[in-house]
Amino acid sequence: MAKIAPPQPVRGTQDMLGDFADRFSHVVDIFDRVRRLYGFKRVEVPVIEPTAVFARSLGETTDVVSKEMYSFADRGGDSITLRPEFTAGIARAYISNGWQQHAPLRVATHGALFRYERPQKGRYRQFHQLDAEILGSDSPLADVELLCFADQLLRELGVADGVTLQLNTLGDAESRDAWRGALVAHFAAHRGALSEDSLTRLDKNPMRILDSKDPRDRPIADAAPDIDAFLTPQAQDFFGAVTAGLDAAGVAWQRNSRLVRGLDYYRHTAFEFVTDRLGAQGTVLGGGRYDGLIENLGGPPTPAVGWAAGIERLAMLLDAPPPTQLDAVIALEDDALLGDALALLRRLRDAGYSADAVTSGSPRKRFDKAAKSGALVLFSLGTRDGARQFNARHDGGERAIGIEAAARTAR
RNA sequence: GCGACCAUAGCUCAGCUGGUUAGAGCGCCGGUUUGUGGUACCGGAGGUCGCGGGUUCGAACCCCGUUGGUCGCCCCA
Repeated sequence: MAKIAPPQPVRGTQDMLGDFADRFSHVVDIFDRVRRLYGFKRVEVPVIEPTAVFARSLGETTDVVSKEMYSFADRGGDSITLRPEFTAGIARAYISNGWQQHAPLRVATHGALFRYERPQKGRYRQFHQLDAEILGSDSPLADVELLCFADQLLRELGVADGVTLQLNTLGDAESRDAWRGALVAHFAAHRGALSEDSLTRLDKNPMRILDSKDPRDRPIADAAPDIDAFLTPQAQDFFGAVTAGLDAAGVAWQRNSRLVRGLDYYRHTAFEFVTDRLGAQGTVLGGGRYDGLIENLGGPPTPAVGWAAGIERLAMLLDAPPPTQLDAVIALEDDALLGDALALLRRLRDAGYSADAVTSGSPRKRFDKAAKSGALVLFSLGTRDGARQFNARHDGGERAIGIEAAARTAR
């Protein structure tokens, strides 16, 4: 019989088991706990949206929209897209459900996102993010709260040491447009010296030239005008209030006037928490203010701020979590006593202890296997000289004594 | 989308300038230490050398293609 070729996983997807899966869920657990401390409500939005939701909010010319989306026509002929990010879908939900009645609304979510990219370290086609948004607040305090939340999350995950907060402002629409105009003029004047990549950026996303890594671009980018000269007084005040708030709250930050965002909807505050421990994908958490987005999508004018963080990237930074400790293990040395073993397992688990039994392999090796499991208490269940033998071995610790007691009292 | 490197047992890997039946450790299965014992020892199963083609008397090894992985570019969290 011909053996069929086993299916391969879709490129850029990953199966997780054991250590990495534990780290992944640890990140999510901590996020869920910290999010409550800041009063963020859990929100769930669909994995699929009409393509227009993303095309109109992220910007038609961005790479994400123009070449990285998983879009398809459904059976009714509508263009549907697997979400490449959270913000646009949450903005859409805000409009669809009239959530302005709850403004200012603090929401948090996490889940899978999809981008058709070349996989590499910290970058997958199906990847996962944490996400936090405050919708309907134009206060710089909202930005500060969100950054405090992010900062505490990273501290509680134990990764804050290698990570720095880089902060910039893109100004309000007026400031941003003026600055953008000046940048285009500056770069156009040096067109001949720019890298090929930057020449296409000049048309599509000129601000992106600022953080180019190409050595040919660096001198030109470094000589480019700063946003500061173009900030309106209101934009300046806003940024000042954000930085003052961070200082008061004790959140360390660095001004990076070259930090820009790839998506079109950002205004005012832009930030990234960056590490050098992840190679090329060094941004672990990033976001900013997107005051114009909801109105762009046809909703009421609504100021908003948010961030997202890569769960895989955070999980990679985590120290290896301690192996999950099994409370009790049973070495079943005589199959005739299987019923006793099953009853004992049930008693232990009912009492709140994790338990497992070794019931396969040569009878003599079951004890060794059980011993290797590292459980706090090792029960052996066998028959010797026709009599049932039941023993417990443990290190005498408090929990171990409780486990043994639970096994014996319930008999 | 572009570039570099990689693909051998369930896992981690070795395999010389191309040369008999492709190896190790771990894991798995069985056995010995006739035993209250996390030890040690013996044995066994398990491989179309990612896939397809080519060169050669002969290919895991060289060439081409393909798929996947890794790391950069790009993009982004």
